[in-house]
Amino acid sequence: MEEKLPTFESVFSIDCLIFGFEAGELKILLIERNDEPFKDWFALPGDIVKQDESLDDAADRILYELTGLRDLQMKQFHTFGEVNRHPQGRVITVGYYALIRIAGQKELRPVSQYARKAIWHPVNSLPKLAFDHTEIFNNGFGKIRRRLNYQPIAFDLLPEKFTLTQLQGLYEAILNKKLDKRNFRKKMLSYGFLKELVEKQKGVSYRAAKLYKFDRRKYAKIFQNELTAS
Amino acid sequence: MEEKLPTFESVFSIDCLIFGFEAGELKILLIERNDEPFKDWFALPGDIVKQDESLDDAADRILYELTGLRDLQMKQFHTFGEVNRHPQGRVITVGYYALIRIAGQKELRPVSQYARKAIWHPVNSLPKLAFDHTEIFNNGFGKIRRRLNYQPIAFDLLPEKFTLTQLQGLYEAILNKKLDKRNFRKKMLSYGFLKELVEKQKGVSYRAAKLYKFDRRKYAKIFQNELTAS
DNA sequence: AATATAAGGTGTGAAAATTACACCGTTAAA
DNA sequence: TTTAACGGTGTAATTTTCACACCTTATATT
Repeated sequence: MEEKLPTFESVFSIDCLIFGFEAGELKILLIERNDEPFKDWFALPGDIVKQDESLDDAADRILYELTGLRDLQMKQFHTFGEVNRHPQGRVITVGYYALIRIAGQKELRPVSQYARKAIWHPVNSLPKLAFDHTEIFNNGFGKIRRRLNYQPIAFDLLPEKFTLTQLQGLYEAILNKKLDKRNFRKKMLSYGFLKELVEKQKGVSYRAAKLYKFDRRKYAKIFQNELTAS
Repeated sequence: MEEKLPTFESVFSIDCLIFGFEAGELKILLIERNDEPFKDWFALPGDIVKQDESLDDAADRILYELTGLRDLQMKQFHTFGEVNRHPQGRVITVGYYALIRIAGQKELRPVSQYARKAIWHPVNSLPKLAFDHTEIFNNGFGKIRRRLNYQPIAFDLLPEKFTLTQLQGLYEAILNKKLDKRNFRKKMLSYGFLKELVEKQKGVSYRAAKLYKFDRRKYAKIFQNELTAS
């Protein structure tokens, strides 16, 4: 690879971990690079932060450009600033993540010129990624795992109405371990932020399960009480 | 203030929360600014990241320049990138924190030209800070509080040998609430990473307390087991 | 109609962790 | 000797966590 690439002095970028849950598996959105460096490699979707946009705005814009989704909360998790993490110059990148519902989503857009296509890839068998993106992934995924134990982040990955078995499957996919069915259900219901619906699951060839919704209001109330109590 | 200040396009900086514990109070290191903007205001110590240093290296350098301390671990906690957070241009700043022992420390150095002096200020009565530094402080302090519950970060603030009462006082200072003496001691000792010394406290006008050390080895062992068990 | 398949849904007892709570002992200074 | 100040200790009630197995329901198949 002997072409001469342009270099740059000091650039800010954002790289995104966009998680989805599909077919019982936790997946992440990767793009296949069209340009050097790392042409044809998989990489995390990312972009440069513009002069007139905040980090959070840039993260929202990038997610929108890649998936057509708006108004999701992208959350920052870490900033990566090794001197040689990018071969063309000094690029400091802020890692953001989002958890989204794959189902009911429009087709993934054809992405910007530097990416050939975007795919959902299971997190358990990621290929080598461009740059230091594997490290970025490990860092962010680790934080999400830990956060799962005290924040209701799983619900962003599920359809609005879901069964307890689906919820448990998602926890198992994120934590990568089996959970006990009875204890899981007992605990989840004890929080008091799940709303049982009259409606049941449809289209399954076995006994239909009850559907539940995550009740953000109740959650906020409980959470506020916890804060003021401490 | 009608002077014309220079402007810049895109700069990376680091701002530091340097915590210390003195006289039963949790304190933070502030500098008093010597230059515009925010001349005479208190601010967090910080500096620009150089082209050829990583974020972590920059954080270590800044701490060293300010305090003369080396080899402490500065930890990143959040990156702040609002467009107008700095009046002179686009400055994105990475927040780092460190917990250090005030006692036994050399005098605080006279700091770089932009700072008149550095002081230890109790966290419970902070003045208004320059830029968005109050927000940076709140963000970082909140993270440290939460981290205290599952990481042995408090020991960095204490002298190497300390009494359980001192340790409890520190927890109370960080969490800003009273703890039960018997339960606190029972729990701390149950972790198994405190080493009881033969030596006792000296120079107090009441019964001398036993001294303890934090045993990093034992902690590492316990922590590793927890990781592999999950 | 009977049967097979696949998941839904439920309770209890043991163990561990958390919480609330009060008094005597020791040291040095007055 | 007395006082002031902190050191140091145990128990019982409650809550949380964990391990564990079977019957029920709905659909598809024969």
